[in-house]
Amino acid sequence: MLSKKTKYAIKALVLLGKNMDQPPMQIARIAEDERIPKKFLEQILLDLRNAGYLYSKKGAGGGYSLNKDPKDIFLVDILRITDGPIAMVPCASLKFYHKCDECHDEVTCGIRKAFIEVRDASLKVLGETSISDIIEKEKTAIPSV
Amino acid sequence: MLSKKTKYAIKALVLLGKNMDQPPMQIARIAEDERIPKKFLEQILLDLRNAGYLYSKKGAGGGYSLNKDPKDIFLVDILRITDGPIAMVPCASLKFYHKCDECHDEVTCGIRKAFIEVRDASLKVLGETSISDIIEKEKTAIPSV
DNA sequence: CTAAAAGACTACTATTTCTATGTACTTTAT
DNA sequence: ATAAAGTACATAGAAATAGTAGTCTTTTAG
Repeated sequence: MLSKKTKYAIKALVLLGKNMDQPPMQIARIAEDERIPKKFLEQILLDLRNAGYLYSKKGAGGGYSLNKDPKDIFLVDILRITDGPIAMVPCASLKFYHKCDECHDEVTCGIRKAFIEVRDASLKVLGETSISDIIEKEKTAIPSV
Repeated sequence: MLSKKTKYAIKALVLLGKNMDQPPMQIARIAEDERIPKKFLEQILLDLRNAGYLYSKKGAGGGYSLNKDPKDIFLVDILRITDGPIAMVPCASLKFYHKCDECHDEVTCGIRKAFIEVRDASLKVLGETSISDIIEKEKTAIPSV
């Protein structure tokens, strides 16, 4: 399961992505619109800003806006900032690799091999889906046959 | 990330799968072989037994053994017993569905749609990989080119 | 030049989940 | 009868998650 932090991060990015042309949006506004605790959101936006995905402006009339094209912000990037590894076992992680404590022999470990396949499957979708794609998906409701 | 519980569960199942022909194996033995805290493993094996995947026998000469063909025990089954949902958001879960608190409209939610795709990708691998497959994978080490 | 708006930063607290352990009980083989 | 093993339930400790509070800094408007 995603942490709430990550879910909130995605929500904020999607909202900002829909407002690309507008002036920066305030934390308070984002928090209200997306029903996210304001002070918690504050931290999250900071992380995204420090990672280069958001631009922020202080003072009156300030706020947050996207610092990249929503087509260039992928789910995998966000998840790695806010949740860390994509893989389900540390030894199968690309960016957050570390050995499993109890492992006898990582090289032959069948569990590891299986979860590398799982990782690659998730990674494919997460790495191909951008904020822009998510915005597009919102436009088409699930068809009621 | 998988919980340790799930990782231990898979390890135990793989070990028991390798010993299909032998008499039941004791918790203490499994714990030692796989470096799993014994009392913790006890609970885990119980869960797997109650879910029908293991057979247990009390008393002297007792222990645990697989109750199914290792070809018929899939990772997805184990994960659902010990970790619960496969999906990364509750609203995208098949077996553990529930609405996201903060969600405005689930039907159009683009985040949900994206994570349904992620779920399906993971599910494909997890649903196709059996304990038997994992045992097979152990036999072939990663080739050293 | 001051006040207000807004984000930045640091620290703390609360809650939940995960991991593990302890104690007592039941079943079974010898 | 006794010892070997699993069963059941309760609890504790640790770690991660979620959220809050307070103070500082920057910027704009008047």
